[in-house]
Amino acid sequence: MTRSEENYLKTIFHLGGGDSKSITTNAIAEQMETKPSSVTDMAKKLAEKGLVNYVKYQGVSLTDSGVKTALSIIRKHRLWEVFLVEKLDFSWDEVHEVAEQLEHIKSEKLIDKIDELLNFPKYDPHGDPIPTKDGKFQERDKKLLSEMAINATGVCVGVKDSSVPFLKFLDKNKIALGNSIKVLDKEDFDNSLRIQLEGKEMRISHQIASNLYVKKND
Amino acid sequence: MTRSEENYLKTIFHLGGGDSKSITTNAIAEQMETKPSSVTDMAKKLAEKGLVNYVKYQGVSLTDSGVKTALSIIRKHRLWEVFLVEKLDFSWDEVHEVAEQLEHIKSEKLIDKIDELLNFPKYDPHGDPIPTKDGKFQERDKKLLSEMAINATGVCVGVKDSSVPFLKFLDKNKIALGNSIKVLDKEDFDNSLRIQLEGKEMRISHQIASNLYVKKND
DNA sequence: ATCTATTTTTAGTTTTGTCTAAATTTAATT
DNA sequence: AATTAAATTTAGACAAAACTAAAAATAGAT
Repeated sequence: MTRSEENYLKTIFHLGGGDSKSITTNAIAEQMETKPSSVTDMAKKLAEKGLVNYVKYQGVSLTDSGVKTALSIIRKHRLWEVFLVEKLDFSWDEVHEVAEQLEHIKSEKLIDKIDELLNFPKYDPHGDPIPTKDGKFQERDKKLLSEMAINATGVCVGVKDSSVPFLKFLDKNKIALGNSIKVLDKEDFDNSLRIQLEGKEMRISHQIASNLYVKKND
Repeated sequence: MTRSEENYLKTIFHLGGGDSKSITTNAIAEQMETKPSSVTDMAKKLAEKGLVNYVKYQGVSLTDSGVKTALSIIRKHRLWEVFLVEKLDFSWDEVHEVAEQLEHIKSEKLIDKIDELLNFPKYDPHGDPIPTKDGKFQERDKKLLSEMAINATGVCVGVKDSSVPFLKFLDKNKIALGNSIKVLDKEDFDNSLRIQLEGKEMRISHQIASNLYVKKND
């Protein structure tokens, strides 16, 4: 399994190709900043190896084996992210790039020991779930803040956009995972929200609210 | 700097090419389990980049820039080895292979943080010195056990052969770095030694003694 | 149902790092 | 000094992963 093959599988999974949904070569190319013709080549190679289903002009989806491989890479990526934040004091906007490299290290023992050192975390620094060793992947029950009703309360548990600028924005405004949130009011005009964050009242734009995940209180 | 280039520089350094000594393409090829013709190709490329001095038919040596790069890779390799042993309970015979991968991760911040986490260790698990961030590389004053005089005492500080079988042999015989050693007697016939290791008397073969480094007591 | 516009694939190149086989240079021996 | 053996380089080829440009297939619109 080459690094490039691993990156393709990961990308196809992230685009939804794990649910036997067909992903177009164009979509993959765009996501990976490469050309569709390169994707076609790789699709053939991965199909040859039994990792994807590929039908000409129809796109690709992951086989069971492909899903398993993709999940193991995602598991490594997210565990390394936790490691960088928890053990080495990286900030959550710095971890992605380094984890992109670390995820390709080949040693089952290494990643299992890292998992143990971190006390088997369930979520990465951006709130994304970490697949278990045996490939179980459990999405949390969460909602975009922008979709919550007035007066509903919850806890901030993740980000949809995990780009550096967005993460830095959240830091600057002291919005962090684990914070309690209550929706006070919604502005029809620009869809901005008035919220209470850890008791403090503040106003946030629709763009922010539609990129923050909240776990609703029951 | 590609992974392959890094591996060449590291190998040339280990073969002594850091002291403006010329290393033959054959020696490099043998060490790296590749072919001399491949080494020639890479020698040209590295010379092009100013990392080695290469004269046709004469071999290669590292430039200052090449030494600096080699040391930074060796630094990473050895720090990762310490990390694996100290933080993840790897045994000293398991670390090399994984460190060969980790040494190529590109992030200055990552390795500096690992260094800090480990409290700036000076030696790796096999007793080899860890270059500092600014490229200082200090060999310890050490001697092969086989070269010590009768009645001399010291501390076991390193191994010359760091192959898995030798390291496992040492484990099995409870010989570890940090152990105190006194040479009791030398057998002329087979060059075996009687030694006192941490107070316990034992006999070891010449082959073992000529692969164990000792720091003599003053 | 036909015609475009778009998407996707094919064919042919490129780069990196490797290899084999042949040619060349150096070193060793007489 | 000539000859041979060994080491080294050159030339040509290959595989992986990418690209460009051209060809083919699909989908959308009338």
